[in-house]
Amino acid sequence: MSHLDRAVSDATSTALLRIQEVSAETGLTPRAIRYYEEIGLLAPAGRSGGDYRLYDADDLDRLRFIRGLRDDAGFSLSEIRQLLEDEQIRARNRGRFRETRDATERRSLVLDALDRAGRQAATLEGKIARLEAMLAEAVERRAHLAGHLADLDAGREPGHQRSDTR
Amino acid sequence: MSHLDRAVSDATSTALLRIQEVSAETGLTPRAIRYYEEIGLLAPAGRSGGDYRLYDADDLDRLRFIRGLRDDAGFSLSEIRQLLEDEQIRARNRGRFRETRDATERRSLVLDALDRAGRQAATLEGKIARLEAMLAEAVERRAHLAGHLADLDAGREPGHQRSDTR
DNA sequence: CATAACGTTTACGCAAACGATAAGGTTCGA
DNA sequence: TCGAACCTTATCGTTTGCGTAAACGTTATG
Repeated sequence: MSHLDRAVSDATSTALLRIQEVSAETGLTPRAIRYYEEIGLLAPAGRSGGDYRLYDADDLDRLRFIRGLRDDAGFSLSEIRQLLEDEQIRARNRGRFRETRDATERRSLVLDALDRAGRQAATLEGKIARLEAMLAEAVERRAHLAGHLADLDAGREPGHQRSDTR
Repeated sequence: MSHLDRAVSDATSTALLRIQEVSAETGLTPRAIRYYEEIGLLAPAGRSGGDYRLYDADDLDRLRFIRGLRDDAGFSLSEIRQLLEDEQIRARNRGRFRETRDATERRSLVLDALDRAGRQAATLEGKIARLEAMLAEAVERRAHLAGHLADLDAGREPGHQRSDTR
């Protein structure tokens, strides 16, 4: 073994981070990160000799994904776990698919995947539809107000429009 | 005829409902409805002689709106309260606007409303963007799988496609 | 090698959003 | 007028999603 043995093990920069660095990187608190592990949302890539949690780039992606779902989409952690588990089941099924030659099993695996994808899409579409309705209202209101403002600045009287625009 | 029959009192359909009927109508439990009142999300239209809560059509709309935001959009109740309060502030400001002739005050009222609408729109757009990205993935997956299935049913071999599609 | 900075597990605490009784009053048809 | 079904307030319990110490090991640095 050479004196360079602590160099990067391969070209893909396997930089393992400790929990506080991960915290800074993802915007999640260490407590939250440990909690997510506790409820099975992720497992750190490894542990140090002193049992420190060590995270790799994939873990960071996963945590950022979780945070996005939580903050931006408003999913509960159990919903997020469902999504992540679905993802894993898909991965496993792909593996099983490649390992079998049986046409019937292959078909059922694909059908299962189709079902999952379909239901996920429906769920998301429902959420999106609701949000877009609200957005449309906000945008319309903004446009209406902008017109109003222009009227004011032009010294016009803004009471003559029959549009109530709620 | 049972005592459950609620005769319509007059032509303007002032049908006031009691909490359990509202529950059936909105899908919210009586406990949740009372809780929403407790934290200031709505006030029932009135009370009966025996202090029963009585709800009108507007209350139902409001409750359905709340449920939509909670379930579909994943908003917290405090966020929902913000949205509802914003709505009321807008209503009040419209009143103030009509009551004043002062151009400066009018301008500031419109600017305030514009600001609110803009920030609301931005919030919603962020959520929608995140959800649409996820939806796009699900849809793409579904299409890929459907093609796969067609291959299988046609007896073709589905290993020659170089598209990995994650 | 001392020590500060960081990590570990364990455990209790807390706000949000209700669910589940309890103890009692109201409505209304029979 | 009576009882079943409904309502009221009040209180306690539960789950989720972490915050916050306590008591103790690990790592990096002068």
